[in-house]
Amino acid sequence: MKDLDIREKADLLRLLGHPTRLLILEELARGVKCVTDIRDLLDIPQPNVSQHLAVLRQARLVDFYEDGQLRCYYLLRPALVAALLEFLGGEYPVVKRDREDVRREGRLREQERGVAPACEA
Amino acid sequence: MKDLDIREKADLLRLLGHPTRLLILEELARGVKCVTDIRDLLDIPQPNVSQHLAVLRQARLVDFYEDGQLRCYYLLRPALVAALLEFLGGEYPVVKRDREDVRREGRLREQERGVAPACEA
DNA sequence: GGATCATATTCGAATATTTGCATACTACCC
DNA sequence: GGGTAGTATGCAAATATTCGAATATGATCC
Repeated sequence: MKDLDIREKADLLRLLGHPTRLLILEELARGVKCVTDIRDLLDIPQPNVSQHLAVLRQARLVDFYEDGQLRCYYLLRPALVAALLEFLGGEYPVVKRDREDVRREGRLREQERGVAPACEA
Repeated sequence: MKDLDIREKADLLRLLGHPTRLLILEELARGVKCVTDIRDLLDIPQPNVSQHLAVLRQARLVDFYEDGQLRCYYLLRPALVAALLEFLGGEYPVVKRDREDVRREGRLREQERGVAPACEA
């Protein structure tokens, strides 16, 4: 079961990992847009837009309602996209470590919680 | 410049979007591990582990120090992985909408900020 | 009916990714 | 030196993804 869960998460990340789809989601985060709007904003062929929207739809990230002959797309889970954009906008400092760092922390953890230090020969 | 930025973000998400790599990151979030540890935990061939670690290394997500003949891998940007796992663990409710919802919100926005409602014929 | 607009789908070619396998490398022990 | 443990790399096959082109659908207008 955990494996299935992991696969779902990986699938989500992989499908989010496409520049065009990210841009579409960013645009939809600004407001509802129809296919032609997106085509004009991103300047890519309409079938390509439809293809990416189909992927996002299958993943239940977007949906649409019809307004005349227009299909107005919107974020089906806006909080998900908001969290994604926040994640992508974050700053994540690099923390280099060596054997001594980990040994010290290992001792600390050991004292606190009785956990053995990792990766000892 | 913004396009480059988007491509980098997409690359990051795509490379995170692989079940094995996600599992490796989850394990490393629990503590430092060497290649053999990971091989045993995930039960996959060692060259495969090394390949995924190489991908994660190139993305500057992990690094290692040497301890004798072991290479002890750790998260190079632990806050990034923590944010990722939090994002993946979140609950994101579905919000269905129709033309009337958006029309109402459009009017609200229009009054507040003078913005025209989206997706009108 | 024919033309046009908005959108979706299908298909094929190009490309990228993933994996398994074989092998190479290095450090250590005897 | 030879053997072994830990790790990395190169390569080929299988698989998946992406894009463009062509085509299809359905609504609207003349």
